[in-house]
Amino acid sequence: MEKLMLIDGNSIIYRAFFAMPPLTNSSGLHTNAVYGFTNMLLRIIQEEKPTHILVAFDAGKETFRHEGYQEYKGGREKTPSELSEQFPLMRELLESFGISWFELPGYEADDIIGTISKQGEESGREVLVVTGDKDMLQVVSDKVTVALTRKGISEVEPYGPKEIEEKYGLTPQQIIDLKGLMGDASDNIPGVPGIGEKTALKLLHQFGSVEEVLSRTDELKGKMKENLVNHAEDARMSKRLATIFREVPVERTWDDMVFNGLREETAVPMLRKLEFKSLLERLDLGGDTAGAGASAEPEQEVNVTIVDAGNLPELVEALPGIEAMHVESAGENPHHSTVMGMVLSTADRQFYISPEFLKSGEAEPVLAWLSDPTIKKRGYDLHRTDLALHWQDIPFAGADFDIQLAAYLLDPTEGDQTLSALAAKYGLSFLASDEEVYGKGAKFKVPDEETLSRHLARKCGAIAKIVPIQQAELEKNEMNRLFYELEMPLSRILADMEKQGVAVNRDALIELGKEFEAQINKLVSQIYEIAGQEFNLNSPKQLGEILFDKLGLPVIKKTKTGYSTDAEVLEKLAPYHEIVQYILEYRQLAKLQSTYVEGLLKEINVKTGKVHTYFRQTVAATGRLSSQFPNLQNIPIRLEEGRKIRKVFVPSEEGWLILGADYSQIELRVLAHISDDPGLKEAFLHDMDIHTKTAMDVFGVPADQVDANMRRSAKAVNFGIVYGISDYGLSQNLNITRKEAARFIDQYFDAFEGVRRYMDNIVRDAKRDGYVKTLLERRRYLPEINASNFNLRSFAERTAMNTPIQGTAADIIKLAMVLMDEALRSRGLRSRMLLQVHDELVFEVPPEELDIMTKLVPETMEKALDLSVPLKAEVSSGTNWYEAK
DNA sequence: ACGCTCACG
DNA sequence: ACGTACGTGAGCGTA
Repeated sequence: MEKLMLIDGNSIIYRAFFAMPPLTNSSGLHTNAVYGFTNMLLRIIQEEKPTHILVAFDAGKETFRHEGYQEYKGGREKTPSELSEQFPLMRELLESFGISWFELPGYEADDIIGTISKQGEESGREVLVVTGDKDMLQVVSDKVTVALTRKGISEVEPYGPKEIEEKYGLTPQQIIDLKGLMGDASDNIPGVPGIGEKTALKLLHQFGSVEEVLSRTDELKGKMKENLVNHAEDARMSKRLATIFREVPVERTWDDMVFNGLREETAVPMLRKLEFKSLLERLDLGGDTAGAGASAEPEQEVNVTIVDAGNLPELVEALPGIEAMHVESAGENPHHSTVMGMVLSTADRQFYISPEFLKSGEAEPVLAWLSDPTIKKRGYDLHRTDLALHWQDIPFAGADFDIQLAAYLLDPTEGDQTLSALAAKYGLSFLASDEEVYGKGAKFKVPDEETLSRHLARKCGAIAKIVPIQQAELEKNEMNRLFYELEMPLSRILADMEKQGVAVNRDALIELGKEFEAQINKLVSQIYEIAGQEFNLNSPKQLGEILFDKLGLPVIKKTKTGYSTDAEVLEKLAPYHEIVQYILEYRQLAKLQSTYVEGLLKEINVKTGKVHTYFRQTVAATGRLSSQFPNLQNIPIRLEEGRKIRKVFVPSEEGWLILGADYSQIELRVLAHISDDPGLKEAFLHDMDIHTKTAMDVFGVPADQVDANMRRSAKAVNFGIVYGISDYGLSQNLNITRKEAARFIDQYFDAFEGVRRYMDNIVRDAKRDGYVKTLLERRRYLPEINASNFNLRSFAERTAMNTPIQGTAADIIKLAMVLMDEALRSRGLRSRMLLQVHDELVFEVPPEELDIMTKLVPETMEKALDLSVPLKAEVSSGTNWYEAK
């Protein structure tokens, strides 16, 4: 027997919040309401053993009820931030449990539950509604039971028609009439003055309904009659407001709500994150106590054909109708990944193509389909797909919609971007996680072809379902241009850059390593000598013991685990003891040796002799790229010893050159534009030295009186402004007192009023909207912007100030990359774009193209986006990356 | 797996 | 009073 449990999420989480004592995890996150909710959820699952579950939430402030009555729910206390910050957590937790949830703007949780319970009973299923709200009793029937919470949320009391009759002497439908007469203070529903529960019940027992009472007021007398006559309209409206709407356009199917027991793989990490230790123990996860009744395999409908030479014609015939594709590849580094299989999905069936078949020579039609740029492909992480196929010599083109990339734009801070998390987020039927199917780490194992093909078919089906949902969301957020004209095209460009790779002079790198090694050895012996013993210099713990316990140096700073020995501390200790300087030099060289010499050597591809980084397009919250395997965005430059590393990055063809071009002060130029500050704009319109100009305005002196120290301070203030300034942060950076830093900041804002206004406005807007945006409509949500915890809130405020600046700069260089790619193609140039380092692009160019590229690259970068101040890019070239400075 | 340290913009 | 500058990734030691 199927049994559906519908939970009023808002009602339960509110009651849990007020019933539970305050509770936070170690990172200060409030968790008491989530804890209370989870506790009751698990208990009721255990008791009731539902086969289907859905949790409904209210969405947004305005509902259809406000259209007729603006005061609906008026006068309510604002939800405390300690509670509102728990809503996203609750949804995340439900997803991790494999429990479906739903909300829809304009409707309340009540209405969603009313609708689904009606559908449930109409199809003959048993329905249990869990809520703290008595109104819900109106949906009770033979098939629908309402469990009302008692004593906070620790107990529930089930109500069927019989219980309602016993307690009130009413039918479920009459509950609406009851509220029509007595009203509801908490929802600001007026009812009729002077009529409370007792009187209302008496009237209903006599007349049966609000309408009947109102039409027969002549049978009544006294004050009560007067009130009913005068407030007849209030009574009718109250009844309307109290009536649960049971025709909500709910986008959840019966299959979406299937509950197959707690999904331990995701539930356990989530419970750990929340630090719900007692729940973890009580559940005895590993046993089946939490799984309640259902333990059947979650089987989403798939109709998968394993493609072979025999049935290939079926696939060929289906190719025009392919809605989604998925290439499964194993391994973190997409340049060294193994293709496990591929699935193509039409509306009603899937085709699984094994790697063997794909490479067999018989798969020609599939290869033609994959490489045809005019055939639009929809998939998940098509960037990775492109690379995985490339290294199998299979060309790929025509990426049109990448759901991972879309998910990133819709919420760049969402940590779990796995396909199963996305499917859960969109409430699709259960999709097993890769970890469940393959295991992880050493236990990773490719399952049999039947299991694998079905898993991939489900993935592919999920992709096809997610695409239209995301299309609507992108449209709603005005992100179409950002997605289709910037990020999707960029994804292909990045893949091209990565495939191209950067040539590394291996011998020169080894040579450099030998130099470093000699210096390191010398330093190590000197340090051991001075310390009077040998120890592991790489261990902060052992180093701390030597410095502070043995040598008795003063402790400047502590970490969670002991003494801090970072460079900042060591700088301060240097005057006390000669060993410190050696340690600083050792640290510097050891870093170069392990990360850049040894690390880079390991990454040189044996086939190409190059390093092929992987630019991640969906991780940085601000819209920047990141670079991995190896990270080529943090190659040393600030200190000469490290900068030498750049000499080993060379052109891949004889006689070619490396050309680099970087934006000058792009973030401050963006700030000048978005703040519309006259002083800042003027500085850039005249292409002044921005730090000197800042010093002039902050210190109120002419240019010739700005000394090096003033300029240094001004530079630090400019950095601080971009980061979302705080006096503490600036004081740390400049090594001055907080008071002095605060004075600098005041003076800065006095000089640049427009910037002050921007900072105030952006924080205000973020508090109102819950997110901030870049010029190209890239969003970042800031759930903690209204937190009552000072630290969390302050951090969110600085992020609100910084993200539009850093993010717009990221938008701009991405635009420049798309334009540059097009310019190289249209002009038939052989030069190649190799790297992006946030404000810099690196190319390799044949000598005969040096002149044109020296003009073309900065011109293209400067025209990427039209701001109220000019963009400026500076270009240089040389025989290697070091020389291109 | 996590913290510390440090490389970059 | 609160105690952090914004955004990343890699290597190492320790648990």
